[in-house]
Amino acid sequence: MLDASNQSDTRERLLRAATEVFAEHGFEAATIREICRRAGANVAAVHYHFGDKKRLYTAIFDTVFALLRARRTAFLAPDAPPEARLHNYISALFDEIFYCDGDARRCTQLSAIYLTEMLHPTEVLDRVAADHMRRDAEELYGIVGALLDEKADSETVVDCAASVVGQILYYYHAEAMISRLHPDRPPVQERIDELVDHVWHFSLGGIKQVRSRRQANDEPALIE
Amino acid sequence: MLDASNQSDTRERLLRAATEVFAEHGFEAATIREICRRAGANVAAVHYHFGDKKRLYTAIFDTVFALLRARRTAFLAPDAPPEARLHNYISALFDEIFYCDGDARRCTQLSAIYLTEMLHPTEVLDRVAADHMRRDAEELYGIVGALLDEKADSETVVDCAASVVGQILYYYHAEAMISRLHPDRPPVQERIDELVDHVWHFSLGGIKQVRSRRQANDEPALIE
DNA sequence: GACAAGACGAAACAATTGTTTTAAGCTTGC
DNA sequence: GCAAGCTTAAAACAATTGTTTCGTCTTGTC
Repeated sequence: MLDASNQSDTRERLLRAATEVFAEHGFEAATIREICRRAGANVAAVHYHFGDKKRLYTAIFDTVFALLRARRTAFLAPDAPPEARLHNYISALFDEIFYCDGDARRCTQLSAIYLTEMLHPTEVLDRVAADHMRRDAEELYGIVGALLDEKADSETVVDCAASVVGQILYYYHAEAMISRLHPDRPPVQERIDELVDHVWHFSLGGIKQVRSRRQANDEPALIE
Repeated sequence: MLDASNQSDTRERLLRAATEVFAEHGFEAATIREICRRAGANVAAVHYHFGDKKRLYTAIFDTVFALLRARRTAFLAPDAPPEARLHNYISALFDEIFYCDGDARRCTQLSAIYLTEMLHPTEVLDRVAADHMRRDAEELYGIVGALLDEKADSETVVDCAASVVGQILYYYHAEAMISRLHPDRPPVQERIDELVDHVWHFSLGGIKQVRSRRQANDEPALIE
């Protein structure tokens, strides 16, 4: 209203509202009118500030990627014990997806956007993969590779890394089913620390098992 | 055209086309016109045979649930070794989601529908949970409980079961990201057997680790 | 062959969507 | 005070959506 920074006031409100709505409904199901309603802006504001719906969508990633990178808990040094690095990695990923407070909320919403987009990808997902995911993957491959005593790009490493990440993403993608099968249990947000420890122990045991299987080639070791 | 079974010919084609389109786009993004185009029917046919879009959607579950139940690989007997029961369970779930051939295609598409719906649930998901998921969950809890030597409804059992299922669902929910990070690797459908074995070994090791941690209470066992 | 009932197709309906136009408001610099 | 330029608001636009109406066709029965 009064200050010169007003220049981007509605633009900023639009970005925040758009992040919310896109996170809740996905790109196609989200409507410009809903976004503008939450932003307290006119429908024409989207065209004025961003051009069209798709460019508003991509603009979100421009502004929030930097925020997400900055907030991301720094990975532990490569010379730290791989078990500790794994615990740190699992905790960081849980936080990125579920920790929902203050400014971190937009990161959580951004995570929701690309986690949703993974089911119906657009070209934006290519940027997410290249700019954001690849580095995370390399870090995890390094950790798992150290635990397996293997090269970081072997198939075994990639499969074990998938087993780790899959356990975490499950609590996001299957939340609706979990709450229906266990309506009594507290939501994920309230047991993050507990879940981090569980996934950590489970993954360490899994990796250990895979490693011993690789060494003494095939020997289920547990079956009878 | 000629025979009396024509009575439900377009109705059946509509159901098949609708399963396809809903699986690809989700409920909201799917359009009646696209469904009718693939079914070779007029847009009014949906209203005539089902009433409206939502009842067409729910009708899919009526017809395909039976098919899915029938096709589902029978679980092993409760007195079989829990390791073998776990392998069987993992293999059955992978098949349900990824095995895509002949009549099983509709099952795969139905899985795609409710896996997509888990992100934006409607009342249909309540039926999926009650009619389909609960039995699967109980089976897995029994297996994991036997491996852990715990009651089947303990929190530890549920968390370990989540770790098993999460590894499998990951290959569905994160497929778009996997193919971007590893464009060279073959698709999931071509390495199901391999993945079943990996998830099996990884899970056995994870469960073993969690069990030993539960017995000698906290003792990371692998860290330094 | 006439008729009733079920099934289908063409067209239009109302509502919603993304987008655009047009004009008004506001701030800034002179 | 006032024109210039950036920003906003109201209204309409074209396209698409789910839905409905109405007429036509086929089919089976007398």
